[in-house]
Amino acid sequence: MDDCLKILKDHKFKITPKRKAVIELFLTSRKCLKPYDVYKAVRKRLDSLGLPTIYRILDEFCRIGIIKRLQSDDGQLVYAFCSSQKKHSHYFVCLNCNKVQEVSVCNINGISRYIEKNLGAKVESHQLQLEGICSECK
Amino acid sequence: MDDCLKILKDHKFKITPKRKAVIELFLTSRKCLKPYDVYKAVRKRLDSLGLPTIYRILDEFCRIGIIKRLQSDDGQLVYAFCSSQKKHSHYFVCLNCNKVQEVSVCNINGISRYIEKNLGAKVESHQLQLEGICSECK
DNA sequence: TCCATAAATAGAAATCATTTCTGTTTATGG
DNA sequence: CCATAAACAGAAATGATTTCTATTTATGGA
Ligand SMILES: [Mn+2]
Ligand SMILES: [Mn+2]
Ligand SMILES: [Zn+2]
Ligand SMILES: [Zn+2]
Repeated sequence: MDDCLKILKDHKFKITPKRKAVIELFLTSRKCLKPYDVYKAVRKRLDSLGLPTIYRILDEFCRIGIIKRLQSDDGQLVYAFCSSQKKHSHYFVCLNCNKVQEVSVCNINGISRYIEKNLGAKVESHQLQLEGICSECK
Repeated sequence: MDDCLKILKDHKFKITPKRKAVIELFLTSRKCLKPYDVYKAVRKRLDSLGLPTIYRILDEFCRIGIIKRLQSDDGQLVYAFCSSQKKHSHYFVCLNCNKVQEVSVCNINGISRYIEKNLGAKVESHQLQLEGICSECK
């Protein structure tokens, strides 16, 4: 939590109850959440809350690297907590419970080299999302 | 083209001018396209065309593996031609011209093994999207 | 070749996620 | 404290996507 608040301060964002509640939610749930999921969960804890606020906060958090936007099958916005701000990211998403786990190893260099050699292109970033069933759901 | 028509037949879909035009477009452009892009392009060749038809065709083609849905930065639906129907896919998308090139090599097994060993999870599929600048745009 | 029939389609309308706008409230540095 | 810009709620607008319905069309079998 303190790490996240530091990121906010570093980017001159104010520490507000809404922002803290959103961080808290991502820290505790560790799942990928849609804006409305976040809205429903955060609204319980606060007296008033607007959905546009959630959209704005999620977008801000995404820009400063507190959360990360994931791929979703239905095209809706989906976010998950993200501990590192890299040009690349690997997530494992449980198809059953939606839990998201970050994967630190990266062996994409081989593929990148292949592309740069065979397609003559310059690879600047990549995103890998793996899906399956997590240990608890098995 | 014939390959695609065969896929349609195999799935008991009728061969219609709209469907052929959409296939034609993906085969010739080789780019990732949004539904409205497809609509604009196909409408030129045909006397009448509804946007819902495009959405439906894109969804159908996606289900039977003629095209593939990609990640898009703005959350809109984006599709690209797809020659193989695998549980996994690797695309290289040019950030400048939007051209999409399929990448055949796969070294994700290492990451999958890592996940299965360290997270105790079962990996069922993955999607890797690499972005950069293609040879022509460099 | 012709027909019956289910599939495909156009166009209008509805839906719904997301964004914009505006007036009010709030966090924070000084 | 206070001034001030940032953050916010709530209403409204937007725009992508989906649904609905009446009409057209592709196609397997006569
Ligand atoms: Mn990587
Ligand atoms: Mn692979
Ligand atoms: Zn799970
Ligand atoms: Zn290019």
